[in-house]
Amino acid sequence: MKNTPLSRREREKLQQRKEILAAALALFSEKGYHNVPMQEIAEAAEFAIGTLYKFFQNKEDLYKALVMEQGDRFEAAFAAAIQAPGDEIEKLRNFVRARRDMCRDNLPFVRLFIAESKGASFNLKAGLDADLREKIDAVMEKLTRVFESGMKNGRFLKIADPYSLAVALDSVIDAFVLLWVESPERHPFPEDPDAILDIFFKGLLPKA
Amino acid sequence: MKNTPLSRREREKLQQRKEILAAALALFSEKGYHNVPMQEIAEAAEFAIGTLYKFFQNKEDLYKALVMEQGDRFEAAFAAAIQAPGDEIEKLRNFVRARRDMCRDNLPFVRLFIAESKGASFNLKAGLDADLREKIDAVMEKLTRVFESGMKNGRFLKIADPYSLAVALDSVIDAFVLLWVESPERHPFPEDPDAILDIFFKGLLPKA
DNA sequence: TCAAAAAGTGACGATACGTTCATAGTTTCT
DNA sequence: AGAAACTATGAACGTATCGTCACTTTTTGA
Repeated sequence: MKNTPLSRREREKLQQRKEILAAALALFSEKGYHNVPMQEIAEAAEFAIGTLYKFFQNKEDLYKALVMEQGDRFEAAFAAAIQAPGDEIEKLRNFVRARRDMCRDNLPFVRLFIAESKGASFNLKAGLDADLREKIDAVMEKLTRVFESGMKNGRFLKIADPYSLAVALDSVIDAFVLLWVESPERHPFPEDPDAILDIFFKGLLPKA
Repeated sequence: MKNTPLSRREREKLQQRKEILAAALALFSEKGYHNVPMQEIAEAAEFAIGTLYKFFQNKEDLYKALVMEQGDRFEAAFAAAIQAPGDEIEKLRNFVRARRDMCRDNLPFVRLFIAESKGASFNLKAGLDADLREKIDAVMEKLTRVFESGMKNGRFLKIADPYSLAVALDSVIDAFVLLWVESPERHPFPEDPDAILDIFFKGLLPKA
């Protein structure tokens, strides 16, 4: 954890690394891991193949670095949203907004992320999966606690256990993101977070 | 649509085809499309490679046949559940139950199906994706109509538009299925459909 | 300025996999 | 029984792509 003892060269290399990852992200998100040869990434990043192997041990390593680093950004953004000051309802709103904003600004990665976090876990070796899961679980954990404390202080009714609610909310947001990714005009992501949250806040059945 | 003018040989071939697809399903669901060579499928099905190519034009064709035929079964089961007699609430319960049952009895395919229907659309050529989407959309359409009619006849409150509710319910069930697939002991799929439906039926917020 | 070190290059070797097809085996029919 | 028709086989071929490494170019620092 040193502050900034970075030589010019070191900064340059970091920048190059970033550019490789950016090129790779664009390609992977468009065609999928298996349909992008290293050659193509090299060309897109304007490097020779050999150079990529100076930065990453192999193709999988490159992919993993890409997913993990973007995953970190997403986890951080979501965690910050949940932990921002406000009551439980506001925290949930912040979370929905954070999801919307991150998705808006990182569409290419969102496609990869969804593909990666959902079922297709055999796409790649086990390592990635486990590490990524950890990040997702960390966010889920925080969400669970929001529901929990909301129930404790009477702001929420105990209609289901907090973890189930967290999973449910997360999956519903995912679904809306997916709709939006597939056709932004037909299914715009709602501006007002309550458009989604009301599904959970308000009951479908008239009270007995 | 002839009845049963099937020669013995024809029945045999159909059976062989089924066995190839079964072997392929087991392998694909475990390792993913790209990590299963035709050779391996052939061995598992106890045929020579060349024989597989008598049944399917190529690997992708085999995979597509597999996914589509299983997809048909799932679509039929879900459609039947939704359209079984009963009020809207019962229809939703039937749908949740159908999902649970199909998943219980077809775990290997469920993994594939989730991977395929969610983001990883670049796993394969466009054709599959579109055809599978159609089936999913058909079910979604039916679900939407359940919410719609429930709102019309006052059984449901209009807390969100019917399509959004259909998408939301579907994604929540998906999420629970995923949890269950990953660790059946830690996250058993709830026996009582209302354990899931209550998230939608009951409101999280105390009525104002 | 120049030599040593670092960085960048891309043709090439190795491997893995999809698909073909000439051949061998089996069934059917006369 | 024997020939014709049909079916199954798997070695071999072509292609694609990963990752290496001997070499060239650039940078560094004395």
